[in-house]
Amino acid sequence: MAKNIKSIQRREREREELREQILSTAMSILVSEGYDAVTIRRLANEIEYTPGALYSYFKDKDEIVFALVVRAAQHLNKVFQAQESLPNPLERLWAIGRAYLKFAMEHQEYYDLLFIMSTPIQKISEAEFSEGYTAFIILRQTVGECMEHGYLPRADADVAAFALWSFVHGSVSLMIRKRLAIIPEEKYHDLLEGAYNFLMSSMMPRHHKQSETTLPKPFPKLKHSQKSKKK
Amino acid sequence: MAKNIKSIQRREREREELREQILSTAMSILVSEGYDAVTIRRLANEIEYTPGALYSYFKDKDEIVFALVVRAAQHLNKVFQAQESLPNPLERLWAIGRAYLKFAMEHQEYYDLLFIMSTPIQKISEAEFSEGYTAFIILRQTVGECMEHGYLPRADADVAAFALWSFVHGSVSLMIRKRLAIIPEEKYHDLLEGAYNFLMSSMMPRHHKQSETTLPKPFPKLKHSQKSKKK
DNA sequence: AAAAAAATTAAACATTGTTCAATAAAAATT
DNA sequence: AATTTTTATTGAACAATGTTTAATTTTTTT
Repeated sequence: MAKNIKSIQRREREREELREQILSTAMSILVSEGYDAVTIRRLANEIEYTPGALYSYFKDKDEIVFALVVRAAQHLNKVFQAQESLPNPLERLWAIGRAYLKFAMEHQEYYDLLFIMSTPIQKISEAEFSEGYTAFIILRQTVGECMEHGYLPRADADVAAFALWSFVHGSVSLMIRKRLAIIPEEKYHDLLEGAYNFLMSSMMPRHHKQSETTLPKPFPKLKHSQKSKKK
Repeated sequence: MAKNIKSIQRREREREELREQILSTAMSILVSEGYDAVTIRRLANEIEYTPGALYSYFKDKDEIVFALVVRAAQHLNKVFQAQESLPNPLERLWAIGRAYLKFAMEHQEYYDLLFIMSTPIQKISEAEFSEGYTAFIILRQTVGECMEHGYLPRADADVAAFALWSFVHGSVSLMIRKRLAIIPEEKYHDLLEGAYNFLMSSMMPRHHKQSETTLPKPFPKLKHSQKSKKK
């Protein structure tokens, strides 16, 4: 008898399910216990297989982590796309920035993975990673429209988008990686809020600030602050 | 006979010398081969001791790494202090920002250690780390003076300094941690230069740009880009 | 010269990610 | 239905990491 297609399909489906289970387990551990807890043996335990088994589902750990990065990126993209309905580009720019800050502070582990950690970086540059560009493209588009409307000085859209991205990324990076010991932690929320308004208003002096209801207040407590080996 | 003070002094001096040798070796490996190459066994090899011996000079690896962080901070502080002679606060602000970018791109390993990596973070928050504040204090002071002269909108100096720091930190972080795959690498220098001018000029529209001779061009090649386990 | 103190080593431990021959399970073939 | 082939999984090992500790060597003091 020739190959049983039904069997093959079922096998592939089951493989896909296990792959998914590995990833969702990894996501769950990442969020609840931090990156250092996401270990091959730990994952194997949780899915009730042996460590070696994972290697028939993923080439190596980086491939697992990269899959998490993709998910984090998709998450962020949804957040960004939700702002695209705003017709006024200036409003949209403010909203995008706030959404970015909110995403970063509410999902610090994803954010870290996505924009700070170096582990899965080879893949990011090598493999196609279109998910990683979506948010930037939306930002650049919005920045361009702001220029057309005179809300921002005319300049290369890549450059201006990079400048604004750098600012929000810098803010949350310094917080997530705890480089603000000089400032008392209870001021962090006002600091982020204040810096955002200050910089954005300074750049666009003609135009009023947006409502301030978007940012979560207070920020979620920073978790697993003990020993982290993230580089 | 009572304790031989000369001997004790010599011993302490020799201990201090070996400590210093460990740190300078670590610095050298860090710069030439990247953080992942800075390993206890590697250090032991280079100073021709056994791995365990290092533990009578440093409590653990974090203590070594933290010592490197302190040195990196001192390096940055010197760079900042060199700008303090500029009498005009606006000029000083521009100069400080450029010096920061230059430091980051010319000493990416130090920068990473100082502001991105999470390894020695416990110490940074726990121990006194006055070296870590100096640069920020200079920035804040300059920002304050800029406000007094009307170069910047009046606001909380902490907030404004944090905003500007966030921007430059974000820029170099995205580069160092390679999150700009969407942009061709040969544009990086212009991107950094352009974003800096764009943002700074936008915030201070009345005032002209500074000379552009400070930033190195082109940036040093990114090293050891293979597999890095930095988190 | 002997005793005490300090420094260093050697060897182990626990934890990582990873590989691979052996085995078990499932599917295809006769 | 029994056998062969293919696939999946295990178990055990490997190399590399940081770290600890008893034993040993070296240095200092008595």
